[in-house]
Amino acid sequence: MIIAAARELAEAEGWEAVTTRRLAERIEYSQPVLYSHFKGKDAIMAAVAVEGCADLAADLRAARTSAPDASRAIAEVSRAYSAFADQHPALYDVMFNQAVDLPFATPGAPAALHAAFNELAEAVRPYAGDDDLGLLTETFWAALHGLVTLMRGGRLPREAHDRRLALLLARFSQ
Amino acid sequence: MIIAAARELAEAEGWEAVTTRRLAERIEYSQPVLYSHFKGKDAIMAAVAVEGCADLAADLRAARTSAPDASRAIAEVSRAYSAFADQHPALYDVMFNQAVDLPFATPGAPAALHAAFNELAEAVRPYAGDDDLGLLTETFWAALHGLVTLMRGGRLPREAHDRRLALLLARFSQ
DNA sequence: TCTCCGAATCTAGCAACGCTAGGAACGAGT
DNA sequence: ACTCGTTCCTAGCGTTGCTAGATTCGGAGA
Repeated sequence: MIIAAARELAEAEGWEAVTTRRLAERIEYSQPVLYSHFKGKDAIMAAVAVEGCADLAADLRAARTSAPDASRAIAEVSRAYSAFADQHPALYDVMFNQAVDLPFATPGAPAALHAAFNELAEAVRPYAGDDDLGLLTETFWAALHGLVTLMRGGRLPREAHDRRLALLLARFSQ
Repeated sequence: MIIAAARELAEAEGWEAVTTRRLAERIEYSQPVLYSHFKGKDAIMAAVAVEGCADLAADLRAARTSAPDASRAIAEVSRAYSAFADQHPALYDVMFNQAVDLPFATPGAPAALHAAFNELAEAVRPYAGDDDLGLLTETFWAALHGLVTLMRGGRLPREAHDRRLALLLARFSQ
């Protein structure tokens, strides 16, 4: 319930609006109750991030499995990734931008995170050739991540996003 | 002087340690003096970011002009970019990660920013082919940015960075 | 039925944050 | 000598994440 409230508040007004006081008010408890369920604000954000990973994984899977061929699959997965970041900026932020202490590139990482990564990997697989699939997927993921974060931070013009994505896909799924 | 102090403090202890009080103490003035020179903390951070852009541009230029051919140039520029992010994490953060209100993808952007982008563009140019150089450079930049930010956030294992970079270069400078 | 204990919750407060209002000190110009 | 504008500081506002101590309340044992 705390997680759901935090997520709603963050998606509606951004993480800077998610204060422990507002969150407590939202769940109709007092502030210290939050600290009896979570170690601190960071832990709450981490929990929201894990939820977000599951959602992202589901989106990516839907995009991949409904594509008719490998070329469309990687394109649709990329589009779905961008769309997720675009439609849930606060969620994306806490998942991949902000510093929350979640184990990531280790076996201890949350299952939802592995699931999302695996969807990317499956989309990339047909184009891996002799390259290491894991590393190539990481690289492709990083490129997607760079595109969406720079765009959201105002560092890249929004209107050319599709064309940049096309260039990336051309280089990665030639 | 304020800018230099802010940069030192940020590079030494990260931006969360840069408070207006500590900054005032560092420059041996009182807090309100900061606000007579800058509109607020964000403006100070933006000024530091502009300084950082100039430094980055210089690093990239040195890397590019000292390379013997196009292939080595783009590789060295990428390496220099990674190294800059690695050696000046706080600086990199305020330049490309945190939300400071600097004009970016517009004519009004600081000259240093254009300079840094142009260095990337010159390195990418030999591989642009029929593609739009600006868009391709943006895409390549985004990929670099994604790699370094995900790595610094602990989302990608550090030790494989060189191999990921090699994969990226293989795809962008085939 | 009465008493006690532990869990859950609240009120109140701490230190630190960004930022600002109001006044004191000081040099330049008349 | 007097005024004025600049420069600076003290003090304080509202907010933040987080915590200590008191309080309430339900179930178990005598």
